[in-house]
Amino acid sequence: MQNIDIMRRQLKSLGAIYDWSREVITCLPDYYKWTQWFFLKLYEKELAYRDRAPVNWCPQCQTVLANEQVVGEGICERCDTPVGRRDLEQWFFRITSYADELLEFDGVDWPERIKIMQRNWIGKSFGTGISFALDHPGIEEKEIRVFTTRPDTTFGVTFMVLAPEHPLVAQLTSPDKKAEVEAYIAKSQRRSEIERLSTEREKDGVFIGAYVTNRLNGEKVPIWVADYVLLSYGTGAVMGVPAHDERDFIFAKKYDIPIRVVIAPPDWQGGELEEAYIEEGTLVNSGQFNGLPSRQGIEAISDFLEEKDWGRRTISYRLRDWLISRQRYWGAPIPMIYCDKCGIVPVPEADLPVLLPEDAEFKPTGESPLKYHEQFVNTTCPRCGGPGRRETDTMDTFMCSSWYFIRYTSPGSDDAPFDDNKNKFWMPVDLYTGGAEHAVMHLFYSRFFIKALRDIGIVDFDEPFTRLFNQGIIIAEKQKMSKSLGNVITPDEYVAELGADAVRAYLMFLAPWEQGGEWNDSSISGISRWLNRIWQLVLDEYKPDEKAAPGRIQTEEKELSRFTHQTIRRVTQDLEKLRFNTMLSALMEFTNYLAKVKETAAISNSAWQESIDILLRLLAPTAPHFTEELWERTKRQYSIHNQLWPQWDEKLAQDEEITLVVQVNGKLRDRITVPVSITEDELSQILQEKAIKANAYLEGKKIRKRIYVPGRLVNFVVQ
RNA sequence: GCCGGGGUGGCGGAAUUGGCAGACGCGGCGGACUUAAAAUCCGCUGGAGCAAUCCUUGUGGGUUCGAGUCCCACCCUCGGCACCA
Repeated sequence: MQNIDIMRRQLKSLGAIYDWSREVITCLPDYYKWTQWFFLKLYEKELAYRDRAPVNWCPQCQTVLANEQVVGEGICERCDTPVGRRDLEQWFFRITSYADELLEFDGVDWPERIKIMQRNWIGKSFGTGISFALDHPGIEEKEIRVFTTRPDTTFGVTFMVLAPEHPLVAQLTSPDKKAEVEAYIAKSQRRSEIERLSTEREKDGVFIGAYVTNRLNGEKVPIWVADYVLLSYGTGAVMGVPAHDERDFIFAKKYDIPIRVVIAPPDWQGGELEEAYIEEGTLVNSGQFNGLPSRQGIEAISDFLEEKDWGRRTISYRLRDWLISRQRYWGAPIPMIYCDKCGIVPVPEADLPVLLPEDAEFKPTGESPLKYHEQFVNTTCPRCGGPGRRETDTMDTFMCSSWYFIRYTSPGSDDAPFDDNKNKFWMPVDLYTGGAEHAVMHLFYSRFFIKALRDIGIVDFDEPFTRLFNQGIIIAEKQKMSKSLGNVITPDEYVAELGADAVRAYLMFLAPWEQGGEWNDSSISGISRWLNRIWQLVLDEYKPDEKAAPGRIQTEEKELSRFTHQTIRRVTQDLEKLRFNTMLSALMEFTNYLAKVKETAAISNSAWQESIDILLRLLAPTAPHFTEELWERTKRQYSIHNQLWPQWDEKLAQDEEITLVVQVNGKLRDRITVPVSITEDELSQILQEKAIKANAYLEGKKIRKRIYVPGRLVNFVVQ
């Protein structure tokens, strides 16, 4: 709660405008009660289930992690510790049921790269499941299924590989190979995640002394076990086609397994391959399919397999279900009770929230601290009234963050997670700014969560965040700011020294908002200077030059009006696109212009006041305190933040004269000032008279072509 | 390896999508004010050259009257994924 106080204070000190009456604290029972309630809803809908599976284990955090929370080469997203594997029974959400819908981004305006990251994460691939016949005494299983995206290479299968964890390995291993196979499995289990994930590592494996039959050609092929095959993808078994798969090729070379070409490269003479040929080609050595291009081969062989019932077209996803159990203390307890008689029983809604006890003991046991909290664990079964044990794991905190934005619509609601009408009024979120690092975590889970709630009938929209914008990160001393590096720049000291508005404006100015940038002390002083200049500009009295001729005044005012309207246009458009850096450049240019205007003083006082008025209003979102102060000191009506945003008039913003570039053979030779509305005929006249420099280049040359781009340039092509 | 973003002055970065490259700001240089310094203000500031002029957007080709922008090849860099069958 202390860190919340600090954050709150910093946000306020920066002048961030939030409706604090809507503040939501996800770790308090009035909130997590509803997180638990959602869990029950998902459970009812069979979107939450319990299963035993090999899961990611962080030894530092002493908890399991979802796949999305293991980053880089097997590193815990939270504490940077290498992650291991454990076989545990855990709670999962069926996010895979939504894989196809999550691939669609209809009606949302999101950065392309985030969409791509999510699509890659889901990893949809089309292929064929193929059954290889198994005839092994004493084993009921009569087939081993594999998944392949290249069924056209099936005649090239010369071995089969099972993942070390594959359930059939133990049963199929022949007695004489038993010791060797077990040793191999033990060795691969000892391998760290990093080692196992490394693509550089040499592929190794062991023949288990058993065979399957490739039904397409009736050949018996040996079964191997190798840890380059993953149990978690496809079926945990892979057909080895060394001629047309890089990994299989290396593996076959190492163990002298035959390599049979079945996809002929374009100019292939029948010789041995130097490396796996994974491109398209023509089918050879493939029985009745010989001569087909591989693309057609895929379809023909798949059709044939389906006809014979030896296989089926299949779609495979890389995405795994979302593991939400955590052995952490924080996080909402999973509202489930285990009863010896009734099994797994959900906590009745009326009994929510299941409170997190505040006196749990922390022991580095690798199990939830709640497990040793007798009062918490022991309860009665809601179904039979007998003794029951509570689930002691807590929920992934990403679950809390999957719906907090809905809670903002009605933070006090205590008979429902939110007020339905308010939800309908506010949701979905119009613009969501957040870091790209959440691409396949928070931003992904929230999409799933909303879709699930929609199907349960709790919300009526499909996507949580209509527009997404990723802000960049600010780096200091060439490194990302982090507490462990001790290079965190807190806004506090700068706010104290230069003011919140200077800090805000600096952060907006230093680089495109989505890019972030490097904090630089000397650059911020430029912003500070600029604000000081505005201060003088606004508060030092404007004294119109009484000797100025009326014609002069008219011209100057017209110029000023044009510049003003152009500025309003630039600032407004940049603001909509969240291009704050160029928005501020526009305001700086406007300030510089106004400084010159003030110097010459050839405009009326009312025109001057009007310009100041617009400058302040355009600057108000950037520098809210500063502009309010100037607004008040110049006796304007409180508050600047209640004023209308300035509107621009296209006609007034229109330039009357432009600089036209004169090129000869594409090289800049002259510039002339011409009226905007100039016609090509008029231009020819003017070119003769005015483009003196350019004409020197045209002297004695034959003009082959003249290219005129209205409003931009004329280019003479000579000789 | 695959996917995506990017490479522009001493620095952060602009450039209406093929049309004046370097807006705006920082830094630097020169000047004014000051006994002096700071602050402030004014001027200059991509490179070479006394100059006319020439060169210049990672490198090399190409398309075009014209390329930072489009196409091809390559190099570097940042982010994501990575034995996904």
